Amino acid sequence: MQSLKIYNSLSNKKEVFKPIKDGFVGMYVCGPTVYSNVHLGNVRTFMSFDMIYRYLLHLGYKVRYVRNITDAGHLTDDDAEDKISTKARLEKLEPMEIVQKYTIDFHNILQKFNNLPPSIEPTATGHIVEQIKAIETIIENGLAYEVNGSVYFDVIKYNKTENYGILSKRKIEDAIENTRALDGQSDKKNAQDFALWKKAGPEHIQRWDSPWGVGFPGWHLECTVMSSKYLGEEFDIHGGGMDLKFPHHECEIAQAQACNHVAPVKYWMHGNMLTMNGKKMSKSTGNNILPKEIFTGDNPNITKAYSASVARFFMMQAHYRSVLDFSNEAIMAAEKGFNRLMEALNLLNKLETSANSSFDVSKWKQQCYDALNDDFNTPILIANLFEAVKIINLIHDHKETLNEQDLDNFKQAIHAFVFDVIGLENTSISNDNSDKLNGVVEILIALRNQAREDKDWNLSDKIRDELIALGIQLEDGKEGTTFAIN
RNA sequence: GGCGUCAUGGCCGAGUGGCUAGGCUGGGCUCUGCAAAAGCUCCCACAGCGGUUCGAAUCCGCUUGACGCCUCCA
Repeated sequence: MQSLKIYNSLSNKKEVFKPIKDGFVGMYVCGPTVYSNVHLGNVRTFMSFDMIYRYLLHLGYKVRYVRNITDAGHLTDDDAEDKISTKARLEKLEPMEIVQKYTIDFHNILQKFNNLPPSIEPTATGHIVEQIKAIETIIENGLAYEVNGSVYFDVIKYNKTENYGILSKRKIEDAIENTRALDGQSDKKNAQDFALWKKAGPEHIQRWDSPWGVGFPGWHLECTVMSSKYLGEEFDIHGGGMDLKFPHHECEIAQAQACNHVAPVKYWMHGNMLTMNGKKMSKSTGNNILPKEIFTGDNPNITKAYSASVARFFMMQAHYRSVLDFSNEAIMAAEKGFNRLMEALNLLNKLETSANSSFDVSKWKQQCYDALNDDFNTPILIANLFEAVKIINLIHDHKETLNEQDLDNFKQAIHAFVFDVIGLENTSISNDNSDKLNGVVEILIALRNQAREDKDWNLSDKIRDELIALGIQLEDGKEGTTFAIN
């Protein structure tokens, strides 16, 4: 088996990946809060972890991939209404209608981007009982306190024996010194404390009974509870966006330690942000682009529509831990590269074999694995794929050769990397189109070829130009004319 | 203000103490009736200033700039 290295946010180092249980991987990724449509930035994170999931599967691991849906509203600030309630009021819907609507949107969009579904997709509201139980345990362990029907985690006390800041590399002392002057309405003992349970005011729509009265759970708790329920108190990989590192993931560690007295996660992984105009995409600031706008081209930041696969390819050209800036120019360049890759893949199926091989497939293949094994370096993998594109074209021109066994190996590897691991879909070219359309175009090609033989350039150019206007590109090659549909 | 990350050729975007990333664009060539498409090929960059080193874009320091987190956020 290949030796995989993963960058662990806990140590800030690349570490050799060794699962807790041989051959099995438990992976938890923080899912979305479903109060609005997912934007492209959200999609990037889930796509990154989809690639990671796919590669682990490709390596032969049995992976349990858990990704939650946050369907309980959380506070925007200390005494305001939560986001799901706000949205419910605005759209005149039940909170659970909001949740349902945007959960479906989330699933649809991720499916369009060819993301595999997780093994388990638990919801926060489906685990209220477990959350209450966890709070009771934390109180029993002396690390939480109740005030006025709300329960808070005692960060200062926790930090005396444990390290609050172990993940984000913050020092709690700094945090205390730099606390902004708050309004003073909070029930918390310290500003650093965070809510495990929050009392629900009369206007609060989502509410549950608890030992502390009617309320709702704190945001960080659901992930602690659901990850340990489905993956155990200690599991291999926990992922999420960089912006969740603090406070969310830091709090998860603290809660898990307070409940189970163990560090919950062996490898913490954080995907970086997708920016637009140099700034983070964000639901709250409005600096974002929706997937459906990518598909239709209906957004001021782009000049045309792009397919989901092109967007996926665009993102896979950057490393998941790097900031990636979205622009029309960048995705347009990606589209051209993507099309070239797909053209070569189509050509791959038509290659002829030779007695000998002039190209070392095994070496090339290992280079691809080396890239992925180095913390899932998809940009390097893609660079290698373009090396393969070149080889494919040269074989087609009889300037390189592969024997039958090597060609099989080559095909298999390319398909595995392109489709299984990176998760692209071949949306291009004529094989997808109906026989009838193919037949019609073949007739036109034959007519044009006759016109060309007759040197009737007016007619032959007219056929060519009118087809291109429809998005059908005729390609004159040595072995006759073929066509591609854009 | 605190903590952290990053600064690469026209654009996007990898990487390494000494040997070509890759994509897009642009130049050249092949193919073509002309084109287009496609293919081949060329274009050697690493913010600034110091330092370590035989050698640094890659390590260290400072400066400048950008971004992220510190408040819901993927």
